[in-house]
Amino acid sequence: MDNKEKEAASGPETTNFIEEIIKNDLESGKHNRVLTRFPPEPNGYLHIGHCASIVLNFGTAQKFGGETNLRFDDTNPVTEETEFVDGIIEDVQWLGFKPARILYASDYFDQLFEWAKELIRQGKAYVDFTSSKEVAEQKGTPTTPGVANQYRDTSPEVNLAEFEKMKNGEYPDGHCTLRAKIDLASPNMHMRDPYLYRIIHAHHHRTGDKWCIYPMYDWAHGQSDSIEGITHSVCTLEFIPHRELYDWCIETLGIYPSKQYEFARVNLTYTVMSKRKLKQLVAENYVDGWDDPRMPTIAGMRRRGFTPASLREFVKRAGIAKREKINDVNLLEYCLREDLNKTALRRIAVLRPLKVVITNLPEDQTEWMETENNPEDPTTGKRPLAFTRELYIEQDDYMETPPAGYNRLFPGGMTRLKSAFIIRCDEAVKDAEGNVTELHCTYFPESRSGQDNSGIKVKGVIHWLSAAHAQKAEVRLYDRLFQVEDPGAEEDFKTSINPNSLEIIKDALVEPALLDSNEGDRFQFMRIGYFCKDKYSTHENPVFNRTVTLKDSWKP
RNA sequence: UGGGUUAUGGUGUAACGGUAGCACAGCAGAUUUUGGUUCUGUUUGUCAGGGUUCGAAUCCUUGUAACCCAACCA
Repeated sequence: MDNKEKEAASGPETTNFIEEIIKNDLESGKHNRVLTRFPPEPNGYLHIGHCASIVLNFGTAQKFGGETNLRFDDTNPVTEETEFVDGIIEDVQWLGFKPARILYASDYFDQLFEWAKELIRQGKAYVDFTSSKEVAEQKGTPTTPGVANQYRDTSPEVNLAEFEKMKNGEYPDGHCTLRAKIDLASPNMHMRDPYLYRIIHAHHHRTGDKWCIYPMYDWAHGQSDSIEGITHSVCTLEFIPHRELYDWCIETLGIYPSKQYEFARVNLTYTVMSKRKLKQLVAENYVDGWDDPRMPTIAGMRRRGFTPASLREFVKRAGIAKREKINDVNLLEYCLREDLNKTALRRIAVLRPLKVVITNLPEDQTEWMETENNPEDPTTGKRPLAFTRELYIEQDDYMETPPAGYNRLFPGGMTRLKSAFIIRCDEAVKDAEGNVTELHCTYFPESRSGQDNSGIKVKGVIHWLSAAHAQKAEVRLYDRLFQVEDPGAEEDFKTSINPNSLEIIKDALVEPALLDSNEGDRFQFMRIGYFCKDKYSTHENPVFNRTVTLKDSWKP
């Protein structure tokens, strides 16, 4: 099979510099296996940016026959919670990936503590009682070297004893820290005697009250990778300056040399991705929680109606590289529609109903029609539709004075009702204010869908519902949460929030088949968009979230 | 103004000294009982200057711009 056939079979073959590195490592014999890890901190929910990291780590390992650990970077007990651990595990699985192991950095606290003592014995770490403010000053600036303080030359024996006291809870929070003794003049600020341990008397979600000292990221991450035998440790660009320290810890300890590689995080237009900002949106009630359908969180997108496949495809197409970027949300929506078009069952909903009376159809007559559940997938079969004297159509599908090219109903105009008959609009009934309240139309019995011998040609096709059969439903129309492409770049991102990001339609009408659906079920409402049944649905009041509109190329 | 990283159409991403390609978006058309889908066609690009070379997005050089680093966060 040549390249072209391969592409036709499984989509475009994506490759990136990380895969390139792995491929070379395998070919050169540097590694004979691939083990990656996805290392979230359990202090918030995962978002589409994490999705890129998940797909990169799990997908790439899979591609090379390797595996991936899910490891929680839980070294800061004051911000981390089990609620987030559970949410993250659920999100990873929902995306379609299975961790080889579920691990925690806190699993390694004992080992990390031993290694810290090892460092002290080597004279490469010391307990520092200087205040954080003073330490910051002593570190100097990027252009001026730092200066040592009196604790830098404390003997290993004393340091060992003090470190033990720290661990035993003899000092209050912030009283002292353990610092690596590296290079106060390094141009890399992270090498100027970085903090290794701090005192935090707080309950940890896994280790409880066992510890009152907790390792910093730099002391925990690389060693955790090493302990697990991670071959390729992939993280985002901002960790590039940490790499030197990552390597220093591993080399100094003489342990398995995991290697760190960095890629640019995925950003999306018209949304924010920083955990801090997302948290703020939730805390200040701009949205309905972490899983609000407008949030770029995995939970939010799931509730909105996104499919795991569409998210994976988006990340694949967005690509992996080393430059900062903002991906066009259009690409995400393209991937979504592509998947949903193939899989979502078609249903009829009328969001803003306009009554139509078929004047030449007797009240007691019901014509049964048949319509496809999904024209893209004939195996989904067909379903019946009742055609009766009183119908509802979309208000948008009638215009008193239509512009050129308008294909739908207008006085004297003819249109086909999808899967049913062609009708002609004879009269628009108006109320005292002049609003159109109902349409009187004539149907043409010979134009029955599938066996049309009426000879009438119409361009427009609209959706409709039998008034006697339609059911009430609530429909929530979501739009982008922000009005500018890069709200994160604004002085205050909240000023660019879209005030119309949610419109609730309480009295939409839907076909009866929709009442049997379950939470999370996805549908295409014909000619409108894709919708997903929301968690707030009850049998009496089903709620549907608009996932994304259909593309609409109609221009007057 | 110390160190690090990055510059390819509107957006994102390929091209590894040899025809600047792909996707999304845009535009135009065909098909269509969803103004959807599908299918055609098409506009737009190598950060700038100099150099090496038969040939440079790619190598050298000088600039420019953007981002990251001075948390007891990760």
